[in-house]
Amino acid sequence: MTEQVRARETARPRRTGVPEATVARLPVYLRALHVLAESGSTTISSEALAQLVGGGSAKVRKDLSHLGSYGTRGVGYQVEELVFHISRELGLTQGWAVVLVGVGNLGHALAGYGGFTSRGFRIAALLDSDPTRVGELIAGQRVRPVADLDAVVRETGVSIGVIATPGGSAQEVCDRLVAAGVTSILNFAPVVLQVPDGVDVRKVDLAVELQILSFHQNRRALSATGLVPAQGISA
Amino acid sequence: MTEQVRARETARPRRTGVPEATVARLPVYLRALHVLAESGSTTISSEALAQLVGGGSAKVRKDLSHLGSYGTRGVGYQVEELVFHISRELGLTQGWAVVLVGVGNLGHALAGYGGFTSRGFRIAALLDSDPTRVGELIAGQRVRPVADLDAVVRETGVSIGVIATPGGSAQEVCDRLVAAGVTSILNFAPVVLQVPDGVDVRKVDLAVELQILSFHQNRRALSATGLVPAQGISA
DNA sequence: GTTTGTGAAAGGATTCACAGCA
DNA sequence: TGCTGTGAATCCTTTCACAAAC
Repeated sequence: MTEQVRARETARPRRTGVPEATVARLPVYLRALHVLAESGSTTISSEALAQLVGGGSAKVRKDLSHLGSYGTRGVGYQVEELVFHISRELGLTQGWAVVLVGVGNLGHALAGYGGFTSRGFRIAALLDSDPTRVGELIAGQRVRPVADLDAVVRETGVSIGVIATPGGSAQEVCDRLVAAGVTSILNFAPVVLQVPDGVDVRKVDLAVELQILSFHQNRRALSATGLVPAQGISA
Repeated sequence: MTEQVRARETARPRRTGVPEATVARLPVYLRALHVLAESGSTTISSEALAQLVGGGSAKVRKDLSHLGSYGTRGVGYQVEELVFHISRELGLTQGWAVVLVGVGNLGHALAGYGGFTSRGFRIAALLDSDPTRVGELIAGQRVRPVADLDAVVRETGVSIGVIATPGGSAQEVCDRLVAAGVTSILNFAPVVLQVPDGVDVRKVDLAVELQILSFHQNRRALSATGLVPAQGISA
């Protein structure tokens, strides 16, 4: 193992860890860079990129510096080069297989969402517990019964599971995914999933975001009436 | 104005600002507390609540302390009381009117999502630019043309706009919302919106979360092969 | 002149640990 | 005894500011 690490380290100076806050922004940079590439731009400065994603240029530079030293002083960054390095850092070149459980409205939206496949994710299967939905054709995939979950995971080498079921069945689906060997789960159901150590869960809660917005809207309304001191707005 | 502040301040000791990280967790606490209330629990300790939402008890206590001192030492917190205080802090008692633009699959999912209405949001209107979708009945609401946007906002006192359109039309819809007077926007389209100062935008990007998951999955795969040092997993 | 890469400083958030109260 | 509320310490993130490189 030691020589493998050594070999990598001499090939390119690898940092041990990219900060979590940076990881969360890399996909945003990536999308902006894809747009730039399509529009024909070949280079971009940290200042211009910051403008596109909303933030400061110093933050952009520090973020990108965690991937390596891929900029040119006085010039900026090569768009294509950055796309490559960010994609690799995010593991998007791996072509992960994803299984999506629950094809209600949200599941439909996710299955048809170009952002998944265009970033190298391969939807290996769509599953649903509702027999009336099984067999339906969505985005070129036929919906299979959840009973197939185990088989699907083993057959297709799925590493990421997406849960878009109602809250009530999410934990059960999660348990089955974990039992089948899935170690990364993206959860859209409005529950906090309990998972064993070694399983990574991320949650997207549509209502949470609206409530955060409500907080700020409320603050603004209150400060307008003078009930609380005015606060800055993260516009 | 001064006496209003005074009156409020003596009624309950108001802190000037709740940290952003805390605000982001309040909706999560709120959901857990609603579940607890339904199951008949009347009190909950910070330790037990931490268990439910995933986190440490000290964090829970510090978060709740920003709302005021509503716990009882040796006992815990009153579930109903916490629900009330968190709801008020988040402005959920205001009954905000929300306008949803774009009723594709995602828009359908959002319109039918119970988490919105059950938290006090009122969907004032559904809008879509596609004439074939206008007139459709979704969750008891008839879809109206985007041309009505201005009228809808003015008539119904909308304060929050939700954008669930394709990326291409999101900025235009955003501009129209802002022009009509909307100051809070929840954006599901995969673009960074440009807004004037004083407008609050929050973004939910379905693909971003998947890419963050991919990063960790990739890290795990690499560390298994010894190419990079092992990293902890935020399970 | 322009723009990167990065130490240093500043600002937040989390965790620790315990005094204080029921 | 049990649990909250909170200063103090620690850790993480952002911002500043400037030397080095083009």
